[in-house]
Amino acid sequence: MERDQDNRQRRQTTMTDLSDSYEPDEIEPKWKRDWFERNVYEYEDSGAPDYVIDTPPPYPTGNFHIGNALGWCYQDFAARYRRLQGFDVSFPQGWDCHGLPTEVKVEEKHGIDRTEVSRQEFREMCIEHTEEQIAAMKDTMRDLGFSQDWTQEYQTMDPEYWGLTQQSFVEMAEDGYVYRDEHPVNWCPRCNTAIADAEVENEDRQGTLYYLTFPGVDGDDIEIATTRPELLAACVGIAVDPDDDRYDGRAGETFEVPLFGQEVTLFTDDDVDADFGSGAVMVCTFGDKQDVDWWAEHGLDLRPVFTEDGHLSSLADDYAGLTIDEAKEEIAADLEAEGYLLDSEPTEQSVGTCWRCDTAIEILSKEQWFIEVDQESILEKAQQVEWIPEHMYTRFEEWTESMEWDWVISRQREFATSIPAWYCGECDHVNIASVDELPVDPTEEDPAVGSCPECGADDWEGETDVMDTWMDSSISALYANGWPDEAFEPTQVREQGHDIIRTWAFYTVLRTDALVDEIPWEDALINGMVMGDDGNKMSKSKGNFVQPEEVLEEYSADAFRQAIALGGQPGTDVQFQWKEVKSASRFLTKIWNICRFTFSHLDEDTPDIADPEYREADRWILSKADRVAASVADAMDEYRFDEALRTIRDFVWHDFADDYVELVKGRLYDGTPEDREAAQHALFVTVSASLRMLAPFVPFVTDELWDNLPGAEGSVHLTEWPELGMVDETAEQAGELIADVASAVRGWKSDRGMPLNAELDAVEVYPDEGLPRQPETRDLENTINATVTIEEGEPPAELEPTEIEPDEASIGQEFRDQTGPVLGALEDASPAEIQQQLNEDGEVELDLGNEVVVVDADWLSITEEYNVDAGVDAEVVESERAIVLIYE
RNA sequence: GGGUUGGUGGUCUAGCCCGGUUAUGACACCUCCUUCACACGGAGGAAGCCGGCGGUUCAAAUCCGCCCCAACCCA
Repeated sequence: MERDQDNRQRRQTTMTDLSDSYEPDEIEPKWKRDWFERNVYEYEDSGAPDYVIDTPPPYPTGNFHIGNALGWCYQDFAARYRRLQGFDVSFPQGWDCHGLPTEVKVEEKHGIDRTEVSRQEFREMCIEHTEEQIAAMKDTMRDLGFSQDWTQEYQTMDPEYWGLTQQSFVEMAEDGYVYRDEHPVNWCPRCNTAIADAEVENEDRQGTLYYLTFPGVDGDDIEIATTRPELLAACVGIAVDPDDDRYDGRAGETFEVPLFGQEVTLFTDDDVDADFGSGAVMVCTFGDKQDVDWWAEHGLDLRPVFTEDGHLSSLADDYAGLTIDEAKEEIAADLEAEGYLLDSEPTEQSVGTCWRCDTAIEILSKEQWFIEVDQESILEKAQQVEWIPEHMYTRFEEWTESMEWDWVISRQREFATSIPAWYCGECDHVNIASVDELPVDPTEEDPAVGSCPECGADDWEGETDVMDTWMDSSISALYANGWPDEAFEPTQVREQGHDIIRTWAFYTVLRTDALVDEIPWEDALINGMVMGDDGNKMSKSKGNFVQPEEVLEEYSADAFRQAIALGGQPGTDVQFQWKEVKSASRFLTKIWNICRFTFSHLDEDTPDIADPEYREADRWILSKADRVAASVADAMDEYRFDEALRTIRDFVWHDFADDYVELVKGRLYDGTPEDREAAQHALFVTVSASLRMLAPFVPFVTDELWDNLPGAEGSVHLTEWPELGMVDETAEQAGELIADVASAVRGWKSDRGMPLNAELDAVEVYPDEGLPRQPETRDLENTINATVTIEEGEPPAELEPTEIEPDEASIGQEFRDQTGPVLGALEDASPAEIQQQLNEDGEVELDLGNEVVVVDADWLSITEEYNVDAGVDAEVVESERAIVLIYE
């Protein structure tokens, strides 16, 4: 008792200043500031291998949503883990600034149209707006504890960056990837710009299918079906299936297009769907991509009837100037009035729409800049990338193989990287900038070349088209690794959602291949989508929409991060669940309390204890911690964050807190100095290792605890992954036996409503076969409050075989199709009988009815249970590893 | 229409690649326990035809085929 007092006194003096309760609201902002001010995560070249993350620069919407948070959590887990593994981690953060949504927002905000101010002025407004958006998102990122190196922050709207975008364009032009041509492109009439295939989405919409008569010029009329009468003026042919009997021998006949009068010819093509409508389809320039194919293949005329802003052109005669929708209505009405309309019916149709504004796109033939898509070369590179999960490569492959057109990179917008080219006013020569004059805005400056190399004129007109923003973002991997100043090495990882494989991933592979003939990243870690708590896609109208800020408000970043990690393995969709956040939050309280207890028993000298006299329990927990560190590292290497975190949590909570800490309490409070020191040292080592393993997932709480861990210095995030070198099989067996007995006695007391520290007269332990016969018992004695004897002989109770457990793998291999009957016979036989046979003959004969088989002793294991001897005044408890006799 | 992924106690999830324990854990639920880090704790309990049907095998949640359902991607 006196010693107890002493120890408590001692605790008072060495007690650290960990507060009684875990308060994330105080801890998290504090460390957030600290990391930022000290640039804790700044990349430094120490000579160790690099781990470079090609962080996808997000679009500055101003809102860092939960889906973003998922991706950044994964990146941050990886970044923090690799730092602990000794890599020089580079985790930059960029912003993909250019683009249409910002232009639209700025127009709204200032109440202007972009054409009302100069390009320069408009761009300034966009930049200002973008900076505000970035600031908001950055706040959320920091609140969530992401460890980007903010000294490497970049914005694609900085001239320093977009100058490189231009350089990448120039280099690709020099290598022949870039060309300018008139070609059909997807055109968004609302945004007034060309867009790439990847930016077109297909939507099912309700339309009307019109059946029209085209009068034959020299023969019979023909009936065609179309959903788009407004395209009649653009009609340049009629196609039918060559196998369609209805049109046998009619190919080559000429017909007159109703209302517009141009004559078109009937031709056959395999791609016509004879079952649709009348089986005859009008070919227009252009209704859809199919039209483009037929137009090119059959050498048809070009009759562009739509204007860039979605109206009908002068080719449409009386209908010129109408919008597409107006024209559809009027033309349909006139067709009916003139007797050309035979019938109409509602129909489902798939319409290509602009992914930014949802407007139906048109196909226009325009002079545009293109980048050649070399499918084979891109796939060859993509195959060298490790896709996680693997099947995400399939998506990439399918998309790549389905590419029909080259990549249109020119956009008719303002807030974007200029295409660095000029046209000669005299001879139309196109001059592309040279690398040393970049960055350049060709609408503001003339080319360095001076006069036109073709005709000597001095009359340049700058290209007003700008580049697709993917041109900016698809060099992020190159940028992250120092291109063009340094020879490019692939970055280690790109993390992104599977929804942008066909864009971001695709363009990045394409560009890295074209520019440096390399893969952009070694690993492509693809995340799923975040679903709402009810399993549905998050949407504001469904009421299942959650913002990261709300989770921080109610719980903490450390809890949120765990919930994300445990939501599922990377690649699968993650259902956001409040209950997961809640249980994560409990774990934080638990680890806090574990440390509060542990630290109170440690002091500044603990880490320096030389040659601690470890007891078995100490060696057991240290050995276990060692193995856990190794298996967690394996999981982290494979980006299995769920498995990694589960493993650590389980170890910390159950092995360490429930079992080990309980076992050593006696020694800590009431042990010899040597015994106490050994326990203190083991506590220190285990907590230290645990905090480091947890650090990637819960960076705030671990840094706070690390800061209070005696003898620990600096940030936990700048330490090393634990490698204890303490694996010790014997100690593990003994430790597990002791923990097992302790937990059995605890359970027994609990069942009887006894306090867990209730005193017992004595406990006798009979370990199972093969377990150490001489484990140390003093920790156990303290824990269960009884004297413990490990007995070597048979317990004073009758042993009865109760169950025969056959080794099915061996018996199956031996008996093949007789396995069923053999197992059945074993089950039917009495365990005592089998036991007897084994004792006498070393094998078991079984009568299967039609034959007798012999089962080897090795194939069987017999479970025996003790019956208390009437003469023994003890309770018998069977634990997993021992028979325990309890004397009250 | 084509492709991909998934379907495991009430809910979410691990295990499946590499077939053979009593199918993992969390949350919720029930019972008991305030014992000197923690009741945001501890001890225990109930709860599963592993989507359906076939096949392979001595043996299938696991491998194969078909079907149903869901999500996503592409036509």
